[in-house]
Amino acid sequence: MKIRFYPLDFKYKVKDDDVIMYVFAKLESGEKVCLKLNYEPYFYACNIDPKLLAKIALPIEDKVARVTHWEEVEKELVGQKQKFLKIYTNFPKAVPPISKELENWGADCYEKDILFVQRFMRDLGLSALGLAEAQGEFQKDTEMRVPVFIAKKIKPADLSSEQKLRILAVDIETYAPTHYIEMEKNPVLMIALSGEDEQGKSFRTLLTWKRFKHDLEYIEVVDDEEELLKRFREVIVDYNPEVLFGYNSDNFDLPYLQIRAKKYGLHLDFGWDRSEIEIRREAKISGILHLDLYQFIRNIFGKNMKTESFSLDNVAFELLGHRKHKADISKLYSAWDEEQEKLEEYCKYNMHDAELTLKLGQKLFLEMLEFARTTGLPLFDTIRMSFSKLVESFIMKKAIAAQVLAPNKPTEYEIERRRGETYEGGFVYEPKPGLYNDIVVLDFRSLYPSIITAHNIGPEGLRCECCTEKKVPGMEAYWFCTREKKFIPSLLEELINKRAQLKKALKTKKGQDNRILEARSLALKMLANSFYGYLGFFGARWYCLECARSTTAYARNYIKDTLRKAESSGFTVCYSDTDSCFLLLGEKSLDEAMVFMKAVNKDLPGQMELDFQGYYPKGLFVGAKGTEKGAKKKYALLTSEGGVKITGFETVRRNWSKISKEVQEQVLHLVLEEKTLDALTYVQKVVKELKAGKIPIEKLVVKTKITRDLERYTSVGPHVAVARKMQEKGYPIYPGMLIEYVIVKGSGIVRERAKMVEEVKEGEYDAEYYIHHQLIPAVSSIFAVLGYSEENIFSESSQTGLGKFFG
DNA sequence: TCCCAACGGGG
DNA sequence: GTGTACGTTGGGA
Repeated sequence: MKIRFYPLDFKYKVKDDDVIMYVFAKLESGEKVCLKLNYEPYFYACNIDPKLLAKIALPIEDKVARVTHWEEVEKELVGQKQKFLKIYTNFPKAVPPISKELENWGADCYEKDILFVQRFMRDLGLSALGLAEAQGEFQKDTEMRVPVFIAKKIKPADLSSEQKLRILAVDIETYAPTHYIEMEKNPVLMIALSGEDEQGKSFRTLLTWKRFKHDLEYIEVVDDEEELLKRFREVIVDYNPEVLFGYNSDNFDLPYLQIRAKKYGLHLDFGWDRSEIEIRREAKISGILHLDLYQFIRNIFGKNMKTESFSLDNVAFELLGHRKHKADISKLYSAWDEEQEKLEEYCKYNMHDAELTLKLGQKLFLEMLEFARTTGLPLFDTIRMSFSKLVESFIMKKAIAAQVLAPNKPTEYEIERRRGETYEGGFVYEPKPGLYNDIVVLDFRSLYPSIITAHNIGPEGLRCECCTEKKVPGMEAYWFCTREKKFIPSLLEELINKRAQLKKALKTKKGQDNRILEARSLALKMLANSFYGYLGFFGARWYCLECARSTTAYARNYIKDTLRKAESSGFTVCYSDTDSCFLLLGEKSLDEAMVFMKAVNKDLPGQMELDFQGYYPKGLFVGAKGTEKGAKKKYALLTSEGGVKITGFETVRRNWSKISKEVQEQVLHLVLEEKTLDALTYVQKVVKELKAGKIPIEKLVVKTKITRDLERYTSVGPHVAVARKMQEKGYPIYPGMLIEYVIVKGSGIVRERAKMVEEVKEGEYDAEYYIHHQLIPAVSSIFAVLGYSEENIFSESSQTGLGKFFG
């Protein structure tokens, strides 16, 4: 019979002489199914006499690794077509020792370290939650929690629709008297579960093992930790989720639960095949797709975010607009022991974390899925990958159809060599410090990707014999084939074109639910933007430093060429960084700038394009500290709407007080609006208020992170001094905590005058400190551009006549 | 200055 | 599991 299904996850088992792939899936009807299919492991080799293969018998564990059969195939390796032996082995783990043995005999072996499940998916063309069909029969199997289908053949099916899934998020709270997490020692106190079924019905349960007064309908109390874990297992088995979300659950929640269960001899065996949670570097449950959102965000999606920390609080705030429930988690242990009336708050905290995790999972699910589909790997693996692996997986998926063999991973020695190789990056024009009028910013859209595709940059076409005349600018030894499109650049071109099509489709479908297309577009964009970095990444299989070098060399050439053209067309260049040109209009009009842009575009090859990025009536470029030179990557622009775009000014550093950020921003605003005198007056007003003690303490708070235990600090900064005082007063202090403090008046060095915020009386702060360490550094470079020195602005003996403000 | 270990997230 | 992240930071040598 034939079934149609959506694969969720995969694993394989070796039974006697069979290698069986398990596909955990959902049937079109919504029922669960586990498909079993035999699949053979293999790798490729050349420079070996096939007669030798039959003799191989290497003992591994309790088995003997053998070659079962082999065939001759033609494949392309870095542009060279060649014959290889495709060598099949009797089980997956036999591949590494056998290939090593062949290498000892002088053979070259390839694709000998491809994870078996990934190999299977790619070869069959399956994709995560993409409809597939199988021929075979259902089989009686009491070992499994779900029906088993013995498949003879599996292949992808055409039509695929969005599948509703039964999802669950988990979060635990534990007994933690110190900052150190000791899973063996301290019990789990609460487990919050928040889920949603296929019909959109929500599910909430919080399990705990202490009785206390509360009004929360979702709390279920058991007798002790052992009962808690038993009940947890029951709830999961009953609810039967397809996807389990967690936040750092690979390294915290699931290992914690597993370790505690082991202590009582309990088995958290909720896998479809009744297997337990497998804790390795990640936590895997057979059949239940465990997605640790922290992994996806840290590895992949975070590249697209502003937050500097990937704590649940920050991430939820940026993506969902909600923060965590406020509660001091470091006191949960004492509340548990002594103040049970406080436990209700901790239950709310726990449940809220689980709910945030569920919402994050729902918000990011399509993105995760699109990355998995583009790379052709299981969702479980995809979200835990770094970008280089993602790019590589995409290339390897495409390699199958192109009959391309993956080059080997670099050896340790080769990695060391590659790490030593450096090259020149983008061109940055050193700006002349000053305030400029009428700036037009043009930038190359996706500069590096478009250069790679336009010039066929890839390892296969490097120094090809047929087209030696077109050298990379400034790189006489580098040239790329112009005759035929090569593998790597053609993949990138495909990504870019697909995304362009998607964008077009999105435009015509405005107002509809386009979340899938948008997620796909994001995945394509992020992958395309990573190709250049991948080619220069030391760990890459398709590493090609010449390619990375050539890409930036072309980029420098194009940008300099554009700047030259701009100058000869009557514009003045005021700044440029990698892919952008800042041009002063002078006597010219905006229209003329557009004409110039179009003229440049006419000469650009392939997908390269210069875009209009914006027009700015004013722009400020400051000098680099302690030099005559202009600072690179540091400027402020005034938009036509009156807004200010700030780049590179350190307004967001947290060890700057609010007042210095505020003053810097305001000064930039005023200066850009040509109200320099107002800016001066404003600064002087703030100085006066500071001196008069009128600035609210809240704006003077400086925040610094504690990075280790307090006794381990050799140099005691103000934040450490304050943290020590706090500790003496009984505040819990642990690494990672942000210490907030204010510098107050008095004698002695700064750290002796650093105080906890709540202890600072109004007007007690040290105005001089804030003027010299916060205000001056924030604005001096700005005023310097306009010809005012620090003394001019701040000193009482100033000749500008403004000193009177400081009396 | 170099090298190695720890960290991130989680309680 | 056809396996061992990764880039940064800070202490100690």
